[in-house]
Amino acid sequence: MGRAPSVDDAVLLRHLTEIFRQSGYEGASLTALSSASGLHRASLYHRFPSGKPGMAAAVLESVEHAFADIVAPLTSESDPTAAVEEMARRVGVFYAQGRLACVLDTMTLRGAPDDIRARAAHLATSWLTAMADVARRAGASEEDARRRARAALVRIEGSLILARVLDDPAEFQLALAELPQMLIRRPAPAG
Amino acid sequence: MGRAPSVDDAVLLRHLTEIFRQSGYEGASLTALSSASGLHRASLYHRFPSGKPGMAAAVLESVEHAFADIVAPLTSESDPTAAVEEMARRVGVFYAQGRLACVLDTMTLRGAPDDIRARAAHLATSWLTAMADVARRAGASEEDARRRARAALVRIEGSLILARVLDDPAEFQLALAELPQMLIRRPAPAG
DNA sequence: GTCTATATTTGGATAGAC
DNA sequence: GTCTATCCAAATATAGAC
Repeated sequence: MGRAPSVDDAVLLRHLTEIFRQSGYEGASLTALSSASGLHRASLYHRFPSGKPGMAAAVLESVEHAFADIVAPLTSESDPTAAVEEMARRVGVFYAQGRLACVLDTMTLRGAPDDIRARAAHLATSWLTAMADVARRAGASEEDARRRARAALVRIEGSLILARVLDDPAEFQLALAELPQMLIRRPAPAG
Repeated sequence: MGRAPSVDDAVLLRHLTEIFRQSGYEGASLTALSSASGLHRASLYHRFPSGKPGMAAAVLESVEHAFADIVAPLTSESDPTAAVEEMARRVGVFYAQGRLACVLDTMTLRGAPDDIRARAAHLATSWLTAMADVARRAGASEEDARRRARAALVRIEGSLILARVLDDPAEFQLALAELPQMLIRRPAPAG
């Protein structure tokens, strides 16, 4: 067996993800990916023989894994409200409380390869399904559950943009705080 | 006086805007800007001596004008609900019913010049103020009006991302349809 | 004002030494 | 597995003819 990698696969992916999610596919230059990861460009090509498209695909795959963990509480936690609260907490960590952009946003701009766009669409659909499932489990109808899930994703993505544009994560934090009531039917007002 | 421009300033800006909003600042190559506008690269430098940064600045300035028109009904139309409905209609046109991205999103990614980001922040703030004004005029408190305006912008931006990622403008169209009730207090339920 | 031609830099990618 | 060196294409930008 050959020499051990100087940078762990998982760590490398984290660094590459950081660049792709902030700059988009076209904006992520090999130079930026190189300096963020600490590997020279040629070394990146050794780890990803298919080049930048391969790096982007690996990044999206790692983000898929990250999201599997983010939505895991939705099925493992029996109380729907507690489940959504835990998901919201993990979403906050993933987006650095609103300081990092979403790959669904930045990696679907013009210039991104089709397979990247397809992966992004699949990722969004999976997330929507997971959120709709917990809403249905909490008593929402099929149609209402899907509507709530879409509203939640719209709000997360939109609040991330506001956070970036206004350089203020407040709207994103508010979105996270209100995720439970967006997905789970509020109890009927007393009186 | 010299030769007349082969492409009108306003038309030129429209073409440049199309590229920047779809590809972002870094992704908008001179070649793409050239072929979209019908002018060769050197001609673009004649019209914009400061190059790509100047083009991007001019694009954002033209978008500012476009938004001045989009929000105009909020002050010119006396009925708040009708005002928001007309704004929603114009927003739909500007975003081609959800098929075009928002410059607030794409032109604020890493790589964009600081003055572009500053202009984007100013544009977002102006829009928020205009929407909050109409909400307040319809009876909302200062705090509630601002909250509603932010929710409306979050929803527009988020639904545009969903439209792009899922390749389905439905969520954006729904957002537009519900803008009036998001900004204007719903009448108390009868009974 | 627009064009062709060109300079210069950056980006993506490969070869081969260690 | 990582590095230096290099190649080629694309991107930004300029010069000068028309």
